[in-house]
Amino acid sequence: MNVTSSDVARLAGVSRATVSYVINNGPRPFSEDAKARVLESIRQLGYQPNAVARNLRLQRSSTLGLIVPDTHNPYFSEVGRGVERVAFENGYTVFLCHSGYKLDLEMQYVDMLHAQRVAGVILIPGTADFAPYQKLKEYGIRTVVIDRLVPDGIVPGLMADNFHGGFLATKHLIDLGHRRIGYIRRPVDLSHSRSRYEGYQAALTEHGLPLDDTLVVIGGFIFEDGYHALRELLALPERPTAIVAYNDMMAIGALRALYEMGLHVPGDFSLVGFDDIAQASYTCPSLTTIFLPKYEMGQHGADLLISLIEKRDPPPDLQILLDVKLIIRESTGPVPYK
Amino acid sequence: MNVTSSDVARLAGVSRATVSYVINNGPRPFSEDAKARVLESIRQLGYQPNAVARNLRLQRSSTLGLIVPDTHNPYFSEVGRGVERVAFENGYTVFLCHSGYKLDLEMQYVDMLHAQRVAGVILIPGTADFAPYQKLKEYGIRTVVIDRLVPDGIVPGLMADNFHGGFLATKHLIDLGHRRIGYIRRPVDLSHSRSRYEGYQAALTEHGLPLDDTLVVIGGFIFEDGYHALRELLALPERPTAIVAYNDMMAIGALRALYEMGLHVPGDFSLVGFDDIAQASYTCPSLTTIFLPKYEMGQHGADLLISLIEKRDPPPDLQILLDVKLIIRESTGPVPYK
DNA sequence: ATGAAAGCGCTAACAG
DNA sequence: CTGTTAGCGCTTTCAT
Repeated sequence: MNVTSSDVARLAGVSRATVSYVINNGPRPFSEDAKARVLESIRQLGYQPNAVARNLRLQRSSTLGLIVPDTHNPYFSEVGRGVERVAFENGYTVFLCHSGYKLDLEMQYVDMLHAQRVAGVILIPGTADFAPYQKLKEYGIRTVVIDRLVPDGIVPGLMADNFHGGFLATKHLIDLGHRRIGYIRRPVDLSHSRSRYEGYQAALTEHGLPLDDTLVVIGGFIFEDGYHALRELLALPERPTAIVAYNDMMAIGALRALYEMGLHVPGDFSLVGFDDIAQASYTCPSLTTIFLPKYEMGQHGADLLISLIEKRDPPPDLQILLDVKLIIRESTGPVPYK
Repeated sequence: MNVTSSDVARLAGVSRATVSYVINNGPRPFSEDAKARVLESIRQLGYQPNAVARNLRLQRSSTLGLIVPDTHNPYFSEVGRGVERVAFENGYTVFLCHSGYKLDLEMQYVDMLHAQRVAGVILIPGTADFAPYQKLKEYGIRTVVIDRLVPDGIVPGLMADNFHGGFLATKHLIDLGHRRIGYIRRPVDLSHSRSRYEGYQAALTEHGLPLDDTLVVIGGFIFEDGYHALRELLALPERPTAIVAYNDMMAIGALRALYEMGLHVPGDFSLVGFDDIAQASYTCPSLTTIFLPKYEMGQHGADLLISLIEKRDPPPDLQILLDVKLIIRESTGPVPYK
């Protein structure tokens, strides 16, 4: 059941060294004859090299760590899917870690991944604290951070062009004729959400519209948060006629508030949300979304990390931006999801 | 940067053996004095035991493998989240693997996990082939299968009570007064989808309704599949007035077909779908769903696997069923997701 | 109560 | 072209 390279060597009538060289196709030459006998023995015994022993010996490992806040949000599972895909294609296995937006869990997972001596880590921070990157750096673990701007290029980063997304969303609403456009923010602003907000502000300014703080309200993450946030906005003496929401879950929640006020979408009101729920634009066509390339970000992040690992260069001070897209479903015609 | 137990031993003025005994709190006794010096040295050096070396020496590992078809479907990420949570609480790290519903990838991942000498595997098969379980068994890897009935108890299994779900869904529609109730199936039936379908049949029979094959149509997995399937059903000379769909994505897609025919939900037509998309019942309130306890299944599965690993009993011939719930959103009032 | 040493399975330097 | 051997970092038996 637990067959080792010694078993293979014995059966093939060669030394364990030769087995190793055949398996790894070098770095030492070996005869065709030896190769054939080794391969045959491997087949017969169903031998599979022990990656644990291999990693110990090589002082490097073929595993990566992925730390995400919470895959209950499809955004993070999409990124993870992209990461795992590319990792697999390059012979790496990935450890999945859920930090639950909690700093202490992030730190615990960093320790755990260090204990496993992973070759690298992809981190989507759930807090604004830099301690996790610092610790990873101290441990000497190559790291790529997704979706957060990291100060001083401590580690390379990769994110969607959230500023452009905020700009596109707002410009879309302005082009529809809206002049009072609200914004529902995230409770604690991280760099990605700040960029979205700054894009919103930039679009308003560029079109000569005032920045009105009363139209900006702090929401949360989920449906109910959007509902309450929009109720707040609709209670204003001078209501907005449109909003941009930090994410689509809140935008969907906001629809319920509109319904209760007898307002119709589109017509009376318009909404744009950033695409956390991958399928939101399908299940909820009255919502316009800013599509974020989640899967691609995961792929790209893993790509970058693996190249950092394999060429031993020092991590470059990179901040890569990926394109976003505005997706309008309204135009395909309403669907009676009442 | 890479500090070992020798470094700790040297600094503490003890042997590596003592360091090990202190860290693991046994199995050999040690003096309070030695303990204090070791702990202090560990702190000073920032030492963290190398899990790779430990696993090699112990001939067992603290890692689990999780093989799922595709976390693009939130169903699987929810299960994974439950698995990882419980694993973490028990000191295990989990390797995430996406088989993409492909047998050859499942087999490759089984090999990869074996190479990593994982302590156990949680498998959600994406195909009807038993080869992956067989291989896991040959490798002597403890396995728990989720969502598939395994013949002859090759490995213990865990699933939602899909039969009951199919029954509940259908009974709900019958209670609403529907008499011609269609069903949209999955292309390749696995045990879980067969159970759903059998539950549907059982409910019809129990209420004295005929089983009409013309009302049963093969769909797919995603929105568009549901759309086309329902169009097919609506083209029948004697249309159904309600359907049960294998999953909620297809049910949501079906709504578009209804809209095109000018049919209203509820009233003209009713739908029930099994809950793949966790948030579907919120984003699409006109849909009634059968809630599947995905997160709990993951937790339960990991629990079971870890207990199999830790007490070395032979895997029992278990088939655990978890409760499902019928969730009706219509009653909370319509939301204008038109 | 503790230190020395063997060995988990692998790779690679050394010596033919 | 190939066999022998040391050693990766850890746990645990053996000896004291």
